[in-house]
Amino acid sequence: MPELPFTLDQLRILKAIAAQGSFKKAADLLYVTQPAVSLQIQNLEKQLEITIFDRGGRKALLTEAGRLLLEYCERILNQCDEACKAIEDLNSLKGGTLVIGASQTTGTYLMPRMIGLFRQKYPDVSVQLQVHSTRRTGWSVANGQIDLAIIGGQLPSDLENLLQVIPYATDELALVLPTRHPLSNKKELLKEDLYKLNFVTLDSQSTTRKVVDKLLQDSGLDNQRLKIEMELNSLEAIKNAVQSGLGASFLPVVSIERELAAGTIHKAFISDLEVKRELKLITNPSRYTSRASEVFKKNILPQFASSDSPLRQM
Amino acid sequence: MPELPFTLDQLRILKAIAAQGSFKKAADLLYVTQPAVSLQIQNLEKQLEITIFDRGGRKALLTEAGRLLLEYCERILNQCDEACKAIEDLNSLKGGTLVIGASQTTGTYLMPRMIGLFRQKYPDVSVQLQVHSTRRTGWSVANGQIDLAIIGGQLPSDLENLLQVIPYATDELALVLPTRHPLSNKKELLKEDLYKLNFVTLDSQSTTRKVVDKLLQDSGLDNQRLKIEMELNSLEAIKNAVQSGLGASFLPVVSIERELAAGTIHKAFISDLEVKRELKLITNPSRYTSRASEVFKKNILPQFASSDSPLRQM
DNA sequence: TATTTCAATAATTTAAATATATGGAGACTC
DNA sequence: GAGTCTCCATATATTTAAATTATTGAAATA
Repeated sequence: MPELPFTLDQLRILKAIAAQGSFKKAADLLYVTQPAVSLQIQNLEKQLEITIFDRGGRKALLTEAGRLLLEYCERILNQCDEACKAIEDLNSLKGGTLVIGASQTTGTYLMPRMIGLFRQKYPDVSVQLQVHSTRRTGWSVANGQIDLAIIGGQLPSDLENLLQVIPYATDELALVLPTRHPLSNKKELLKEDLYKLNFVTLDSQSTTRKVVDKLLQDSGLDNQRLKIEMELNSLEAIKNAVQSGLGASFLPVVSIERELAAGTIHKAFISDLEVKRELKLITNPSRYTSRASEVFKKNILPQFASSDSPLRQM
Repeated sequence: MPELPFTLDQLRILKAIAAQGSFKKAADLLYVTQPAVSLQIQNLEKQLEITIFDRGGRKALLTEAGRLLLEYCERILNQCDEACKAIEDLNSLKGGTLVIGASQTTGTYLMPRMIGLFRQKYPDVSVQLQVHSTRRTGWSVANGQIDLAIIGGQLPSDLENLLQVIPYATDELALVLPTRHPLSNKKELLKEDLYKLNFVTLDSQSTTRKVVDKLLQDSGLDNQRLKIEMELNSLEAIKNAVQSGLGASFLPVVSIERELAAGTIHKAFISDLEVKRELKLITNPSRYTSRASEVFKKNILPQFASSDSPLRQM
């Protein structure tokens, strides 16, 4: 790796002299003394083995080599200025990219609204949303590919204590039925009633599916006795299946707001069962936090967080 | 004028770390100690108010701001390298421009050959030939627009002692006649014979014309008695006029070599008159001398100089 | 000729960058 | 899981570089 034969300060001085036509004026412009200017130019000339200025005449004139160097000098200094501007923009959130991770559910129904709000406030920061499994999202946060993420499942334990996990909101997984289903008339169901239903579920790899299975099991139900009509890998597909009368399902309430309002799907109430999961914000405390990420966490997330989330207090 | 928030050394270090993925390896690469690298990056981060590297993981990873800065960093360092190369080329005569001044005569008949020789040796140095009057050429040398020049006339006295004037060669101004002219049969002419001729001359502003007039006058001739058939402003035009039998003229021998060889023009010999002028090299000793100019003066000019020129001894 | 201006030089001070030495945190080994 | 290794941060000391003040010399101005 070659030594650098000049410094930016020298180039700055060169430019100033060329512009002012005088060592002294350049010195005044740069708020240094004249000898400092003289010495720096002498060093520059020594190191490059060229003569840069013609000191003979009334004003300091550039030699051919000097003109050549000045050309590069201006380009280099311009690049430097540009770099500074770009960095400033990044600091003032006028640039940069925020990478957010999310699960299927939050990524589809929650994040778009949050991102919309963020982009409204900081239109110059581009936002990238990566929808992946809980596990993969966790790893991406761990190695810095994702700035922050909201997950609804359980992280592998090794990641759990590597990352900062903040409770963010409670996501109710509602039992939904076709509107014409016999049980949709009953005001309250009991968990025993679940055995009477045909279920349309997410595939067994899905985090949401695992969460639901675990919650049902924990509440004393026998998952083996639950009838699974079909497994689909998309919430939208399940919603359509339920609306078409193909079966029941546990779905995040955030995903069925529109359908409930339109009355095309029925949300049942089970008096002796609550299927809820914690949505959690995960970040990597041992990694650099971008300004955009900070702002998102401090200003945007709390507006969507449940009242008991620590995010509200921050 | 804004302060520069970083130095080239810092950028060099940044680049090295990014490439090596490690502070230590970067330090080794740059032949400095590891703390030096750490401190410089810390300074850089402080001054730009950003975090550049994520030191958490196994290897030092760039943050978003770091990546942004690196982009500019590489561009800036590339420009620096380019600048160095350009300067080196200039130093080793692989670039640059040599500006040569000349009068009509030398510019037309002498310089092309010299420049040809120079370009053969240094094909990467471009040469610019400026043909102007002696006076204008002198001023251009004085203020540095021309590196060196060869003139055949007399400089204004103020320029004379400002510039370095080196006798270069003697240029004979030969009396030329149409081949069918009655006097072209005589072996020798006397200056009295000039009164019998019709002359085709350069215009009276021309340096060569002035020189000839002065020499004739100094030799005792009465210029008023010389018949001037026409005045033209180009040597080539005069040559054609003479060849066409329109009259006689004094022309530099270098300009009629071809015609003499072809026998299309006659050079007369005047036994009691020598019309010769000194060609002089002029340079500006108080100005920067480019390497190209040096080489031209030391290596090219002597090959064309007369044996008694100081250039031969240099 | 005297005066002013500009750049170079010398000597000193100040500041900055580097090196040496050391400590702590995480990763790899056995 | 204790020991070792590696890597980066920090503290102090040293060296190096750059700036300042003061002075000189040269050229331009009056």
